[in-house]
Amino acid sequence: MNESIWTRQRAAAPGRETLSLDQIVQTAMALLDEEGVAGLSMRKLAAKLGAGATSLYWHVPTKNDLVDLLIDEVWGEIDVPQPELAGWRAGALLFAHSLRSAVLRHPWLPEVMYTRPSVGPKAMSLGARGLTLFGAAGFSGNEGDRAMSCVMSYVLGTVSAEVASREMVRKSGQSESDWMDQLRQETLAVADQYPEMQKSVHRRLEQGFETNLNENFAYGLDVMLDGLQTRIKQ
Amino acid sequence: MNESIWTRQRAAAPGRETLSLDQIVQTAMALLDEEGVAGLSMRKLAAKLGAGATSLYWHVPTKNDLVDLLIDEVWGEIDVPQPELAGWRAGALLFAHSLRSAVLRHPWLPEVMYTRPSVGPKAMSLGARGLTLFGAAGFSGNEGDRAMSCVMSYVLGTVSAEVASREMVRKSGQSESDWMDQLRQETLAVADQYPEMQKSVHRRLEQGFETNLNENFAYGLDVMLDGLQTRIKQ
DNA sequence: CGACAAACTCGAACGGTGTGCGAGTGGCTA
DNA sequence: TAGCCACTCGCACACCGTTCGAGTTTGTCG
Repeated sequence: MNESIWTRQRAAAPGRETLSLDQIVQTAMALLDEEGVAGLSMRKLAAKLGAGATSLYWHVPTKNDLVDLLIDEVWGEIDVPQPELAGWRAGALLFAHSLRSAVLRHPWLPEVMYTRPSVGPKAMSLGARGLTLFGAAGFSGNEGDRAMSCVMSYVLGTVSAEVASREMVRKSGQSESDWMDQLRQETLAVADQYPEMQKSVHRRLEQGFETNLNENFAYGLDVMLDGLQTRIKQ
Repeated sequence: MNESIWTRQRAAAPGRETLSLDQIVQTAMALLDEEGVAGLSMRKLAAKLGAGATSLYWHVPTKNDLVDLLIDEVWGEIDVPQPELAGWRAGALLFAHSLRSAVLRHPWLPEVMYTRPSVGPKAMSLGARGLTLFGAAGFSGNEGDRAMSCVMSYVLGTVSAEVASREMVRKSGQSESDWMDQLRQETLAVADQYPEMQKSVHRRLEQGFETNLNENFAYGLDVMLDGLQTRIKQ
């Protein structure tokens, strides 16, 4: 197996001032957070660093590898409380909310997450801390893997959809309420033969954008944790 | 509001044989299923249709709109049983499995799904049928929306990750077991300070690729449905 | 029949993309 | 002073989505 992005190390920089991988990752993160996936190009990134585009390729083999680094960076932002500090359920709740807010901070994640494997060191650390938490709750071995992975899948699934709808209104350049008015009309135009959907859209609009997203997330999370609770063997 | 992809209709074709939207959608779907998102370009698609690249633009305003059409097509493939035929739980199970296998048939979905809003007619129909199912189970109004959406989020989250790992091995060109051997080594190289993760990876490898994915999916789905069951008001 | 509009097709071109190549440059060590 | 290594970067290639405007076929109306 060749050196991978995770293990490779370039020799220490000499006296001269040069680009560094850290610097590249940090700037790319900023660019991505501001402009989204479409806004990250090697040329733009290099320009923001005051460098030539192809200079980046000395530090990073490929744009995809750079993205892998950025994804791993996000995994590093996520809290998993130690089980002694909160109960397992409070811990899982905290973990889930931390995961959600990390994704909301980096809304480009869902777009790339499912394209690349997550085997970086920070993903590993996250996994280990998660397994410890669920392990302490009584999920051991396979059960621990499954318990953690179903919570993560739920959170990532929900928040990916959440990000999509948030990005929708952001890109429209309208206010939330203007955009929701427009959505209502568009939906009704398509869904006029589905009264169920009309009512559903109407309900969501009545509740308010933010409230609906929050409660939606909390509801499913609670459901999942309830389901897990009954599976704990004392 | 302008005519959208969903509502626009071009006048009927004259006697001459021409490209049709149906034909385009169908061919694009095949291309996407075979080669993934990266393999779908307007030029390639046109070539496969024996047409000039820019001819497509008479039928479709933009590549993004074409993708919207394709996504909606997938939503149309999903079964939601009528509640009278199975109980709600069997119905939800069937719905979830149907959703999973549709995504597995179209593994490019997760990559694009979260980029575009899903407001096409087939998405609407799916939503309506889902709400009927969960409605019959006793989830009405807001509860129905939430119940359905948390099941969908779980399924899409899980299966998106599943697709990512399946694509990984497919692209590596190795057999599943060869690839898993390699994964083990890579993981261990990164995770040597996380014994929890080492054991977890080891467990997953022991179980076999397919089995692990299936059981993982089933486990979380069962957890979620258990949690929902306790919320049904009689 | 001829004229005209509508329904399509499509080649050329624009401004972008990721990246390979090979020449160049600065600093350290011997 | 010579030479090597770390690093930068302009050029070029093969793609991409999309615009433009000119071209061709068809049906319709006078």
